[in-house]
Amino acid sequence: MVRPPCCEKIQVKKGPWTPEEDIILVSYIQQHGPGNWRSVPANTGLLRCSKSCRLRWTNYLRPGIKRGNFTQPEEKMIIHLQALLGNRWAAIASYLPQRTDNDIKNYWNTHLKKKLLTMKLQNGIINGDKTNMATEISSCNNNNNGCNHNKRIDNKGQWEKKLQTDINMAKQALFQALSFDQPSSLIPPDPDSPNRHHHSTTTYASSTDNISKLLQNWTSSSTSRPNTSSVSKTRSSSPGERGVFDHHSLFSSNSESGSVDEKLNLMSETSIFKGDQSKPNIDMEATTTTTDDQGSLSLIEKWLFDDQGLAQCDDNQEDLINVSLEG
DNA sequence: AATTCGAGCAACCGCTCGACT
DNA sequence: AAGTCGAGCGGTTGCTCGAAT
Repeated sequence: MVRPPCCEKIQVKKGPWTPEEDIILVSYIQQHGPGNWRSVPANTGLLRCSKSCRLRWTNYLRPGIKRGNFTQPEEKMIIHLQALLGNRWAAIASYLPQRTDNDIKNYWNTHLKKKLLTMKLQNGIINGDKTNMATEISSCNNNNNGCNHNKRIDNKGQWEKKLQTDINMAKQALFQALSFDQPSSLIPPDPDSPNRHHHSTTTYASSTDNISKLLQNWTSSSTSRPNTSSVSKTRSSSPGERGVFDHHSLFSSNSESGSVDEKLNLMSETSIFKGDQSKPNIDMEATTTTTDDQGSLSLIEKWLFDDQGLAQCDDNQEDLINVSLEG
């Protein structure tokens, strides 16, 4: 049976979102909380499908998203996790709460894959290990998680058992993993990293700034929009609302007293969106992930424990590369 | 100055999963 | 148990923009 497309609306809009659409979406989520995406287009009048709304929110509008250059710890974390979990970007993203799965996926595809391949090639040349290079390249170009994935499935029972006995250790591992990311702000972005546009942060900031301006105009000029500002500053009292956040104040004063990112991060720490389905609380994650994720925790734990000295040691970077490209 | 090329990213598409009836 | 529906995920596409020619 062929499933009908999710968007049966005849005139569903596609392509980039406009600031106006963003405002409408943000405003709606302010009042109703994320979720129930099916009802979003219907209730907001947006000519977008529910998927598109959800994607826009989770990848772009959701507070707490960190954009811009990936730090070295983040990079290593991604490489580790990719080697462990394969291309399960959502699972990987759950360990990097400020990054979206889409961002990580893009970063992997555009930067890390290439970087790892280059380094691996260099290693191959240095080691005279040219015979395996072709297969390594092809395995890298192919979906390199195939073996891992199958293995994962085969060992699912083991994973589950292990997790059940190791849940506390897994939590600890997650804590470690997050601690691993703590000093990220102190570590400058990789100067070799292309980041050609240099716009990830700035573009987003300017984009949100635009939204901010629009929101300002919109909220100040439109008193007919009930509760937008007041709702945004008060805790939800209606049972249907998961909560609200002060998006207006969040975006409206980013010029002098702090970056949007800082504010977003602050919001992410304090807001109800901590419980957003798309970005589960890490502690919750440790106890509620799927069995596959759970199974990976012990390994991650081990790996991260092993990794204590790895971050400082260039030699170990080779191991990292090898692990990432094997598989 | 105009054109081509390639990198990066936002968004779409199709599939799977889980909840519900 | 089977079917339906909504949500989420991963792969892929296509647009934008800077670099190279």
